[in-house]
Amino acid sequence: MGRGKIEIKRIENSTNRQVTYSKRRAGIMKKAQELTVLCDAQVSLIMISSTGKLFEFTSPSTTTKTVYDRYQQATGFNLWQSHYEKMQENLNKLKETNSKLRKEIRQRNGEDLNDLNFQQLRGLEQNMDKSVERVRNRKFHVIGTQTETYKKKVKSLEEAQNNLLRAFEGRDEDCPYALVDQERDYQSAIELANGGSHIFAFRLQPSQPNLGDDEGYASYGLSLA
Amino acid sequence: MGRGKIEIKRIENSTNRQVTYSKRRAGIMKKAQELTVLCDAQVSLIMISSTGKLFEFTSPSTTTKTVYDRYQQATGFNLWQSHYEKMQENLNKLKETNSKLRKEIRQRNGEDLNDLNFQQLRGLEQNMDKSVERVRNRKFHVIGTQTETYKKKVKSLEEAQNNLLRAFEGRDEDCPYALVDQERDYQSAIELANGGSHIFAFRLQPSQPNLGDDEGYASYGLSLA
DNA sequence: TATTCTATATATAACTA
DNA sequence: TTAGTTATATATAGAAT
Repeated sequence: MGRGKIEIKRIENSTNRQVTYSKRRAGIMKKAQELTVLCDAQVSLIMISSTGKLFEFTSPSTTTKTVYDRYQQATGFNLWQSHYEKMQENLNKLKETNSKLRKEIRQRNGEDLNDLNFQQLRGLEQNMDKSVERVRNRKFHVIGTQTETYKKKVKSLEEAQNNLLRAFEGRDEDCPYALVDQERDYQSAIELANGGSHIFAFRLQPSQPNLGDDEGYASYGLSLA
Repeated sequence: MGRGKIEIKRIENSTNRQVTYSKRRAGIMKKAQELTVLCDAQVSLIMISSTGKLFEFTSPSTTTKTVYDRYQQATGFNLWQSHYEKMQENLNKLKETNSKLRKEIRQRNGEDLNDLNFQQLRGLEQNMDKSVERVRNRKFHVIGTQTETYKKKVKSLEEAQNNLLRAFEGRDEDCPYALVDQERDYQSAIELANGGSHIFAFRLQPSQPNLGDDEGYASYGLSLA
């Protein structure tokens, strides 16, 4: 191959190794190309140098993926199998968990109870009693907080109203006929404060079809007044 | 390359093409091997003949998969991307669903209620009330069914007992002292039928720590008597 | 580093058996 | 078919650039 027979072993001088790599890489690429054309073959050649650089040749008649699919088919070894399997396993676990969760929800919804024995049913019932109690408490807490908020709003509205009223009263001394208008304004403002809040309260459940028992609601309305 | 310059184009004679393929295949394999050793490179060479036969060379320092991973990394084109992406998408959807289901369960357990407004809380409460009612009904149904079963068992036990008693009574005419024993046996048999069933009843909930209200239980005990 | 230059080693097309 | 021979074309090591 050159000036004197060479033995095939790692070239220790890195410069020489790099030069040889360039030359031989070109040579083998050419060979691959010739093989492709002369013999009608499909060739995939990938070379990675020790520095990590990658060169490849693929016959124009094919693609890297096609060659690899054939490779997997021929060797019977799916290179991505293990990766796939892990993902699939994960997927299955999630599906299983999912279905368990759904079943738990159905049972907590009073459906799909056939698998449960008396003891389990009692446990579930007690658990649900406790849970519904928690929800009820939270509901009251929420409505209580809201009530406080609206109370404060009404107070501040009333205060503003009073200030306004006092301002008008001061003006009365100059204009005695203004009082009627003021009083009408004051009344409608109060109505707005109360009525407005009530309107809001009723709109809290705009799409609730069955208003049935309204105790939470009623107490909200009362505490506003 | 041989006796006369050859031009690189498909060898039409299939025999010659096949011969050339064999020789050149060996040649390029050798080159790949030499490149691997001399230059410390990682080479993957796959050749598929026009007849579909596959030959490969892979540097001993690597595997086909490693080379391919690097290839994909270098080209930025993941051959399996679309497949992976679908799986990953699926996985993420499942995870999301899962987390929603868990949240629903927590809420149905009276936890994690902060996100719910008054209206939602009322809906949840009503739903849970209905659900717990269904569970309760199922519980009664299950215990009712069990009760029926035990009733029948007791009846058949009693019948067997009566038959036995009658048989003993027939024997009395020959042996007047046997009656005492019989009566004692009869009593303990009745006790066994009731008591045994009660024992079973109490064992229905062996690990239930809080027996609290026992109305389902009590009615079972009563209907046995 | 990468290319070019050459002397030589290799590869291989055509031939042979 | 496959394997060995041989004349030549190619590839390439080492040196120079």
